[in-house]
Amino acid sequence: MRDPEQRFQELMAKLRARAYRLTPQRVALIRLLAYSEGHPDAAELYRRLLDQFPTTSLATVYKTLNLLKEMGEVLEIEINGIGGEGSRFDGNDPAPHPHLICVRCHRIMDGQVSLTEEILQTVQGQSGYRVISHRLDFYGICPECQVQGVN
Amino acid sequence: MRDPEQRFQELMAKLRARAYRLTPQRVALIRLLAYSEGHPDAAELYRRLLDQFPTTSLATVYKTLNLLKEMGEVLEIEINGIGGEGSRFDGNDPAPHPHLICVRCHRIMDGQVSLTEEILQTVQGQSGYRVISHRLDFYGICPECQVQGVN
DNA sequence: TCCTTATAGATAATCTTTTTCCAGAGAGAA
DNA sequence: TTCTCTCTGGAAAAAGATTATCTATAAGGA
Repeated sequence: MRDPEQRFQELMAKLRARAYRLTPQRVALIRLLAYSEGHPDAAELYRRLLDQFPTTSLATVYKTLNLLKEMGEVLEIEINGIGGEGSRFDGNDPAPHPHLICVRCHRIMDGQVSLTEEILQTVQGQSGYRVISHRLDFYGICPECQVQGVN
Repeated sequence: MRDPEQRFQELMAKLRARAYRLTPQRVALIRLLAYSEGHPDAAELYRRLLDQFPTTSLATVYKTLNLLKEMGEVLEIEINGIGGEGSRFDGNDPAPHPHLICVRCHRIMDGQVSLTEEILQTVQGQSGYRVISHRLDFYGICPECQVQGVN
């Protein structure tokens, strides 16, 4: 995990560089993303934002998230297939990295492995695709659920 | 790609083994899945099913897809993050395998590489998760879009 | 054939995300 | 500081995919 404050400043700088306005709501959301330990969904971010801006709307959250997604600074983790709920977001580390998703409690952890260059080359060679990005997610049972669970 | 007819028979056998009823609609949908070259979404399957059963409803398609998903016989490929549309489904090969998704035309190809056992072990060791399954998707530009594209 | 029960079909509901519209605020220029 | 231009926030409605509900029907075994 990188330094949250550093990540926050990095995001601020990138917004400034693109001449996006640094509204208080936006700054607060960016701070939330940079400092978030877990992988919050839009509703969670919205809830936390309400503490500071009681009149904020969920649309604002989505607008900023989409902005950051387009800039490649936020990863969207879709877990719709699992619990039926919406996406989670990772604003800590913009580089593609694997996630471990608990199919029971939906906790998400960052994985530390990365795909080998060999795999990337093989895939590009086989398919002819020019690969821009990727996602690697593992589904399983997290340690805590293993302890509780009836399997 | 495996033999579609063989895959179809395999799915039929598995449904029978679990005492699910083999309704004509279900059989037709399973045949569509087993024989589908691409990665259709629910609407596409529904459209094709209408040819044979003009009164079929989309709900029926989803019900059978969910049934097969629970049985682990259909993979759901979520591309919501890309085009905003719904999931695609892969009923040819139930084992996790990578997909190449074109971010321009949304074409999906099967990748042939697989994760090394070493990567799986590393991830499990690092996280403590008991990994059940995974998904590996590559995003990029497909060969055809590379030719056309302004980039 | 009969009986039990899972399933199809129609429709409404749900849920997340996006769109629309406009007032108001951000940021540079004077 | 003030002016001006435009981007952005907020509220509400809309969109779009998926699921739930309810009932008649059909599948499959006895």
